[in-house]
Amino acid sequence: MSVETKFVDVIVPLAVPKALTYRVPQIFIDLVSIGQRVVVPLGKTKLITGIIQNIHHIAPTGYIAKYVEALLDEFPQVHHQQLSFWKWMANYYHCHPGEVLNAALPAGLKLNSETKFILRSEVLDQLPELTERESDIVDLLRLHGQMTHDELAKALQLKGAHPLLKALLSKGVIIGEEEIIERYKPKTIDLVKLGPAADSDKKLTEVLATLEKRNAIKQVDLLLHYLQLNGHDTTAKQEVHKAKLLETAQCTSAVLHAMIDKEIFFLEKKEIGRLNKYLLPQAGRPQLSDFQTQAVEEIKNHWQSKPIVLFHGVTSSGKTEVYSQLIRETLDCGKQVLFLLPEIALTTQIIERMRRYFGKEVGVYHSGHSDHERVEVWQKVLMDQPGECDLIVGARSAVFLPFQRLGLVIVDEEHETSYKQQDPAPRYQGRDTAIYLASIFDAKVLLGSATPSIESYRHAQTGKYGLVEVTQRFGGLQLPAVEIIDLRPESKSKTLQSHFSSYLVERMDHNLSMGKQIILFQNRRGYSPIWECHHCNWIPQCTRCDVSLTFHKQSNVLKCHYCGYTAMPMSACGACGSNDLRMLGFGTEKIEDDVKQLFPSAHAARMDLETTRNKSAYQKIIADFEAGLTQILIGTQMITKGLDFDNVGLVAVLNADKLLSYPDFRSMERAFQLMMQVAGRAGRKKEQGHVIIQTYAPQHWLLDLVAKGTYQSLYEREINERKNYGYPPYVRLIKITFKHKEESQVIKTAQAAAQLLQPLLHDRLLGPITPYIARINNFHLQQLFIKLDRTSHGMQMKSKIIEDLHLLMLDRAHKSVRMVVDVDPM
DNA sequence: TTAAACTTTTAT
DNA sequence: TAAAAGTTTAAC
Repeated sequence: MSVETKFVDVIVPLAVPKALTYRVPQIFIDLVSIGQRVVVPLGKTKLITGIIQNIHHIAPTGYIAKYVEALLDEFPQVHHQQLSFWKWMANYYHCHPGEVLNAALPAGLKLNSETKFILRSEVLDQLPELTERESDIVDLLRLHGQMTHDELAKALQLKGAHPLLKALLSKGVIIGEEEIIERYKPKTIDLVKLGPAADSDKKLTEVLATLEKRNAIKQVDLLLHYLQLNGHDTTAKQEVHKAKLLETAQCTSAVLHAMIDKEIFFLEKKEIGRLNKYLLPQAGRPQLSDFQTQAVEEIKNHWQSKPIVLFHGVTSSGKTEVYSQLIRETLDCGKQVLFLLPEIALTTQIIERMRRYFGKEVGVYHSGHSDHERVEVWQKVLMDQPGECDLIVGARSAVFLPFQRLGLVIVDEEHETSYKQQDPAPRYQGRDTAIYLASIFDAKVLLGSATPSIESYRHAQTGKYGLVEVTQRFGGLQLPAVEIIDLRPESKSKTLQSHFSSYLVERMDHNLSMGKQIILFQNRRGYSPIWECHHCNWIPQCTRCDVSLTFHKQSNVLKCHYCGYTAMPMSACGACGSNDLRMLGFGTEKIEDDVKQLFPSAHAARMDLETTRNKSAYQKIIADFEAGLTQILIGTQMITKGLDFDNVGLVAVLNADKLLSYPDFRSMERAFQLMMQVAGRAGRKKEQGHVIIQTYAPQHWLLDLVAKGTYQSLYEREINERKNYGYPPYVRLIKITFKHKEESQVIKTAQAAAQLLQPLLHDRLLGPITPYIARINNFHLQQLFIKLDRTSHGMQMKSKIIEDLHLLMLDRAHKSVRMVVDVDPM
């Protein structure tokens, strides 16, 4: 045994600026290693789980290190590659290591301590003076032994019992005990086995005879069914599941338990994985077309010299098959593959395809799965048995999985803004972090998109990334014909039927009569249904945020999308008292109503946040549309992601205008991407699809580009703008947001910050700006935008600026103003 | 994040 | 003047 003193630096899942140092007790000295989870005391009362980041012999100065309380793992839960990835992320996105830890570990691996209160036996005979409530607690604890705060509060029907517990603690009647709760439990099933009363043929015969004599029909029946299931053998190794047995014997568990009491049976728990239920019948991967084979070859060629390749393929060019081929080849080399998708694309078809192609090799990791399932995928990757979970299909959080031999990272739909985490910290970009992750492993990266982000395409243009472009749709399919429809004439002559031009109605009619399906797209942004007073134009506002409340028909409430505040729809105007309130704007609900009026015989379904709150509802809408049960699908952004339908003849964007007027330097890029994605849903098999875009601004240059489908022109236009006005990819953008309850205070602080940075940045500083939504949850907001070089000098500047700002915030003049740093905001 | 320590407001 | 409510700070 060693006699040295060891210290460990532990990352705790809190917003503390660095790892905390603890002393390792002798018993753990030879057991600790980097990446293990430990329980450590924090503050005066808490125990908390953290991860060992570092082991050393240097006693800290200035304080006395506390001892590690417990060592949870025999083996590390993360490898050094993950730790260095975390470190990079905390540094690049300017957040605390604990915040990265929080994002990285599935909740099941993070242990929470919860105080359990118990009575002190020493004082039970001579309790001090207690109030009525206090003695209620003592009674409850006598009954239950130990209880948490929440359990006590619930039992007493109180909102909080803290003052009472505090009093009892100080009177010495109770003590609090910290207990670490492990939340992940492996799933088990009960197996039924023969007990000592029936474990031989002879005993079995006797038992049967006895039961028959007693006329225990049910029990005899159960025993016979059991024997049938396990193959008529007392020693049979065939497993009999309790649920299965009860079901086949049509019998209740009471009968079984009676027999367990007689020792005829006993139960045994067996651990089973949760992932097997996803196994699908295997299917061979389809033969690649010439174009696809060529793309695979080109990609691999680029990889000889450049680790990152951008794969620009029009919608329906068969990207998935190209991915599959490259995945297969990487897996065959004994490497792992990470396949990232935007979250909303993950509930659907592409996963099923991957499961059919790769079976047990696939692990799916995203928020749609229960946390238990996520822990199982994590453990599978950690244990690293070749052939199991070597291919991870997941959302951005999958970058944190404990890979060790990553060979390929694919980021599909790489332009998607949903790769960026908005809140809470770390505000990381899934695509960008995946690229860094790949560099740790020397892995190849493939970015795929039909409409690449300007940033990625620029890298491809400058030669930093390899570029492979496929302009052919799979099977020689034609690109859809796009038509721009001017809404103004019909609007002027008041012949517009709700939001449907007569041309659109006519084409919808035509498609329906041909047995074709239709997709109607309505951008959510700016088209939420709101109430407005017809007299004075008053609109109900959120009391905590500077936004209008939106009307939700299904639940009949007015709701704030920012803070969740809800109010009942009012019958009178809040300003003038008029009763003439009308619905303004049109959400998908309104469109659904209109469609039912215009096409009463067609089946329409609506897909948006409201109707797809649970997974099965979402899948039913998709399945019904695929099966042709619905002819018209109305939806927001989510219908554009990762869905392929065979029979869609017409896709319509009901109003493109809000897309074109959004005040953001990326608005044109996004509008183009969105409309191209929507358009890509049209046309399959042999026929050309048809896309109608309705607008009040038909002359807009972007619509012209969408109609022509020319990404190149968009890129050239945009890249020039970015260069002229100094936006990404030419600079690295940092957004600083200040928040405070008092508007005057937040303005004062933002101005002080701007003044501080002005001499350093000059025209590379924008703001203070009052954001479009100036108040959220009663916090007033002010923003600064900082533009830095995309060089190491820029990175140094970034650190210095943020350091300076943190110093400024320590000043009494800015106390209680909160500052949020967002690197590469989207 | 959490809870103790500290400060300010409110009710008696 | 004490209790309640709100705010700040440190955590190894």
